Amino acid sequence: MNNFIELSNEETNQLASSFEEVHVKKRQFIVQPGFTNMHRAFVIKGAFRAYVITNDGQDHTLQFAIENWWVSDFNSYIYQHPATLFIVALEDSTILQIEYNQEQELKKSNHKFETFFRIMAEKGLAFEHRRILFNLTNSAEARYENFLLNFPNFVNRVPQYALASYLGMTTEFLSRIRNKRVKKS
Amino acid sequence: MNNFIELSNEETNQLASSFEEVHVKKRQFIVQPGFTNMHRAFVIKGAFRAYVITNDGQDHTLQFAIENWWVSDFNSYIYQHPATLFIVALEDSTILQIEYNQEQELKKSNHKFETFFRIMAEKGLAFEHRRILFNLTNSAEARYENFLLNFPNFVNRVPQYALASYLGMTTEFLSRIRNKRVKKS
DNA sequence: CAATTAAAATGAAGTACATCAAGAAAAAGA
DNA sequence: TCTTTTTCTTGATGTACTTCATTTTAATTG
Repeated sequence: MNNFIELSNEETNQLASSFEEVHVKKRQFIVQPGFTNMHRAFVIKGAFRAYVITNDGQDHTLQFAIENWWVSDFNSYIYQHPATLFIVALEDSTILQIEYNQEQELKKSNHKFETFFRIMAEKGLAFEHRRILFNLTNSAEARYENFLLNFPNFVNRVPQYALASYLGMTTEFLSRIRNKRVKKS
Repeated sequence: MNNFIELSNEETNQLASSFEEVHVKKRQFIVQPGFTNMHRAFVIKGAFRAYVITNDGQDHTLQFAIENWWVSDFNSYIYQHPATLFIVALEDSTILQIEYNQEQELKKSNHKFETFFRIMAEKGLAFEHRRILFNLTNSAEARYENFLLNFPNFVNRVPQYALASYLGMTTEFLSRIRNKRVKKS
């Protein structure tokens, strides 16, 4: 957090006491459709996947999160209405979570915290802009190559079918792309 | 702006004086690749399109903006590095624009302004999350139907090829979707 | 309003991907 | 360590969408 704003000791304590450490077992859900997402989570250990299941049973991944990433059903969280996403732990994990109302308090009480969350939202938005453009302009294979390049840490920690659904293709097709690559090299 | 925060007269004046009214002719660019996007623009009249052109000459639309929408190359603006997008006026238009440094000043000087830009970024991020999920989970035809439903005001004001490239399909394919619809009804 | 240019429509052919089905490999649980 | 479940692989087939080429329609400009 000190990358974005500089905090006094007192502020650091205030912040720390707003977050709660929670342990989550593999395959456990921290968000489910129908329930409002009451917390924003920061991953300090482990990995998560945020995804939807459509009416016809298809599974699509919106986001992965490993150490030092935030994860939530952001629409559910900021509007405080029922979630549409599942968020599940891919490994035994530990998160720091802040409750919605506490976050509002923090932001209201101190300009610095407001700034922090503003910057975080802006960076998130810029990131998603890049993602949308990349998805519009590239083939399935190029999207995979790009993911390898930009997120090498994620690749070995997320199941292939989940990565495929994040990249907008089927697990079968991603399998073929991968095997083609292996043979090439 | 008063939807998000409540401003005193003085604050309203401060805000107003930070923005500059600019008239833009149809086909005129307000952002071009290679140049840093120095302003964030709020459309008070007219329409804009933000798009990239890839190496192979293909054109992909990231965003449209009409009255009451903001538009910028957000990555270029917040990081103050060269733009990758073109932003062009689709009609003779009028915008209110704020310069990057002025925006920083506003946010620094007054917690309320910080809050305003934080909320705007959050809503933008939530919007893009919905968009990404929708694009992942729906066919070309469903994406078009959804656009009609959610953005009826845009449909008649943006060229078909631009809408097609926003929705991730070719202009020919969108043409076929539209004509199929017409015949049905 | 005539001439030019840009945008949209339409047909025919091609391709990047999905779907389905079955088996192999890997991971989880007992 | 054996069994069960989950994930990945591979082939065959199908389809949603693209590409290319041409004509029609609409918008822009002199």
